[in-house]
Amino acid sequence: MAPASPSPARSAGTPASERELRSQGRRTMAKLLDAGMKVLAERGYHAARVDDVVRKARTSHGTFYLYFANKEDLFRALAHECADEMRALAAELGPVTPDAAGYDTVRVWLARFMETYQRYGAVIRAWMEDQVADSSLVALGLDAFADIAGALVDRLREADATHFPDPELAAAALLAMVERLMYFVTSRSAGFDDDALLDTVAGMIHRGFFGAAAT
Amino acid sequence: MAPASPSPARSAGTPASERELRSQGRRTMAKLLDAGMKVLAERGYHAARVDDVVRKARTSHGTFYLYFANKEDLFRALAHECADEMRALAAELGPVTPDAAGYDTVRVWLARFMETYQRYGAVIRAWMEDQVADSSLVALGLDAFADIAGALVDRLREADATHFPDPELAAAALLAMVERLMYFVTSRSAGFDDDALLDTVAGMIHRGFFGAAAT
Amino acid sequence: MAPASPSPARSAGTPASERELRSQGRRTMAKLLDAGMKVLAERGYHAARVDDVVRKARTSHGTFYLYFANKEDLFRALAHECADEMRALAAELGPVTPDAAGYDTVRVWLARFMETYQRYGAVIRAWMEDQVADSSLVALGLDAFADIAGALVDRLREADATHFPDPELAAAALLAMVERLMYFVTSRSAGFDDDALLDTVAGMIHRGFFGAAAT
Amino acid sequence: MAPASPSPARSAGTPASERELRSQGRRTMAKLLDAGMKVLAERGYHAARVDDVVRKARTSHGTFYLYFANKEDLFRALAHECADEMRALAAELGPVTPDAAGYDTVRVWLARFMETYQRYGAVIRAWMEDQVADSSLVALGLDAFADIAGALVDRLREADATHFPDPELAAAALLAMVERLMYFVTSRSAGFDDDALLDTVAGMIHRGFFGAAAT
DNA sequence: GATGAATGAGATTTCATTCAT
DNA sequence: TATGAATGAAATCTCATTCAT
Repeated sequence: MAPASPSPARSAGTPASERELRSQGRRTMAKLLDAGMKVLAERGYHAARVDDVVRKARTSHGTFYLYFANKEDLFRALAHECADEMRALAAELGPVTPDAAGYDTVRVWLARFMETYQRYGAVIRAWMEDQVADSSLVALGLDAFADIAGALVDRLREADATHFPDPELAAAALLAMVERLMYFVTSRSAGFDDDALLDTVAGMIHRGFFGAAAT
Repeated sequence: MAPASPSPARSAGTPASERELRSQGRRTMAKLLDAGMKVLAERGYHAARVDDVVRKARTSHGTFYLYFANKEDLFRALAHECADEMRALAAELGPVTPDAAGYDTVRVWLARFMETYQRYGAVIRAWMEDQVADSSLVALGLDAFADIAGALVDRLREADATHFPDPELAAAALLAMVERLMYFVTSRSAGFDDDALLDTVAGMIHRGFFGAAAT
Repeated sequence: MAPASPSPARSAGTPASERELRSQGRRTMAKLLDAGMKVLAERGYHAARVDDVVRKARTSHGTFYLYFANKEDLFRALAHECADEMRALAAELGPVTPDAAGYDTVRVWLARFMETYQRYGAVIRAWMEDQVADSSLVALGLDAFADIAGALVDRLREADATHFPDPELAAAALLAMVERLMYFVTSRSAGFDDDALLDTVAGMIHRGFFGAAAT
Repeated sequence: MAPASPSPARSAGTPASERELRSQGRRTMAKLLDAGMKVLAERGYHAARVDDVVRKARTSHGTFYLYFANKEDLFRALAHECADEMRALAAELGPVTPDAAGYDTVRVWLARFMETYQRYGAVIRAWMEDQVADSSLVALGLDAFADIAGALVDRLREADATHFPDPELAAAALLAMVERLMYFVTSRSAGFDDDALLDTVAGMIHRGFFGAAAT
């Protein structure tokens, strides 16, 4: 459940970034980031209140501002974590062959996407819904998406998926579809069985987008 | 004391559609709905302020509450408008044949979807992001989506699109994809040419989902 | 139920008082006064809204301001009606003899008080609770009460009710007691039977305050 | 994540008595209750504004809502204080003998009543005027009154006050009278000397209600 | 005479942020 | 480091009063 990359909470807000944190401080910061992510997921970007975060982290308002300059600063930190994850994700997608191995590639990658979405879905949605004020953060999100879309374009080109004449658009469509499906699956735990769904969607993508014959 | 008049005549002060409106009143209500839709689109559900709406509608706070009980009531009205549109949309999708006529069917329907999205996209997103408190409204949104998904399932079944073994999931994926693409196209005026995009996406769907050969 | 005095709505607000009213106008004004009294009774002076009044009178805000300068103006009119009634009440209390005739006197007068309270209780309470801003109206209320208290003092003196050495205070106490009892009886329809209660209270007063032996 | 601490610790942001208060917090809460009581006394239940309360307490709107969920919540707190006082009052009334000791009993009790009224009169009136929305609060008030009335009935029965055949009604009348008199004395500083008034009223009650001979 | 519509000042309530301990 | 308390700007909502038809 914890992402692979150790996420060292890089530029995590003026107050905290100006000091070196000891182990207790790091623990508190982690609690806040964690709580922030949960609140974001539960209430969305605009409805998330600092009070929710500190309550969930079992700490106080005062403490929050010891680690983050303001509410947006917390989001910034989460967004950077998320962008790292997504860049890693983009790098992980290998060539998609038309055979069973290609299917597996898609299947594995999709599972990784889902894992990431489970933790960072709320950030991703905030980006997608364009509700972030800070333009440098918007750019961060766009870049992260462009990375993945680029990887998909490369793989589609390699696969010579001829029945989609415009690989850029096909990649965008594929990404759009996957993002929304993951959203439904993770947010509304819609009774779907995760594994079965991954099977089916991987198949759909393998055949429908990469042009493989039935597995 | 005046037993003659039998009508309830709840009169002004009562919020919404509980009273009869004259032409001026209807005009004002329309202005508010219009402004509400725009503000929702610009700022999203949670960030939308009544102040924005009344400023855009060139009227006063007091007037707003003459027509709507509160902010959510305005959203409710817009949601009902939108649900009507979506039900209509579901009804409009005819059989998708593998020939050029089938492509046209998809193309035309997609254009209608886009039109609807241009007006009601913000409501649709509020629904999708599940940030609406009122559960009856959430249900309204789910029903509207289920209608469209159902229509898609029917068409996929007819078309005997064998390379997607699970039509329900395929329909959901298709809808997810279309919704997100429309979102990108309409919200971020992303430099795409609308017509060209419709052409390409219609083709993608026709071939990729309905299994038609290249047009 | 309609008070004896014809209550010609004397200084009933600038707008209306500046014009002669025809029969329709008089009817509308009566409707508003009536509704005003009811709303005052139901919600109290401060919580009474113009909207309640016009709704109850089945008329419009515009019409209200055709007859009254403002909300307080309506209260002024009602207060004058009430003051008239109370002055009349003060004049009606005859000598209280220690015999059955004296009991009857008290009983009849109490019934009249109750009748008045049924219509004007809310005004009386607004006066008592000192929530009226307009000082001339406060004075009106004080005068009305002083009238009744004065009449009671006279009757107590006549009756030579020696076990109350201070007739002024005894009169005040008597009035206080009667007012509150009437309040309970009329507002919370407290299951008491009106007639029985009048019997008992009249007896209590006759013996307890006027010193009569048991009837 | 921090499983050690078992306490709920709902922390700041939660309105009223749901969190533990430190000495400063308790002081502020007391200031607000005090100010609330004063404003209630000055302006009455409906006209009391939060703004008045916080101005009088020399604090801010934000602070108010740190301690009370809303205006009614403040009233609720005051009402509970008052109900406690009144129950205590009911318990304090001992047997009323016909001699000088009985007079003293009445006199002392009356003085206590007056003290209570000086602090809680406004709450008592809000109850009496039945303008409170919350029905559980109304019940609280009715119970408190019933307690006192019950105590009075007991004492009247003991005293065998035969010239009042209905002790329940006599108790109600007595309570009504005392409440109103206290109201006049405490609200309109009506030039009466408190001590003199207590003397006289105690005498009136002792003789008039409990049937004692002249002291 | 009568009415529906509009207005804006004022009241309540929320919440990000700062402060003192 | 941590925290409870305080703050005030901004948002929501109400309602007496005015206006145009």
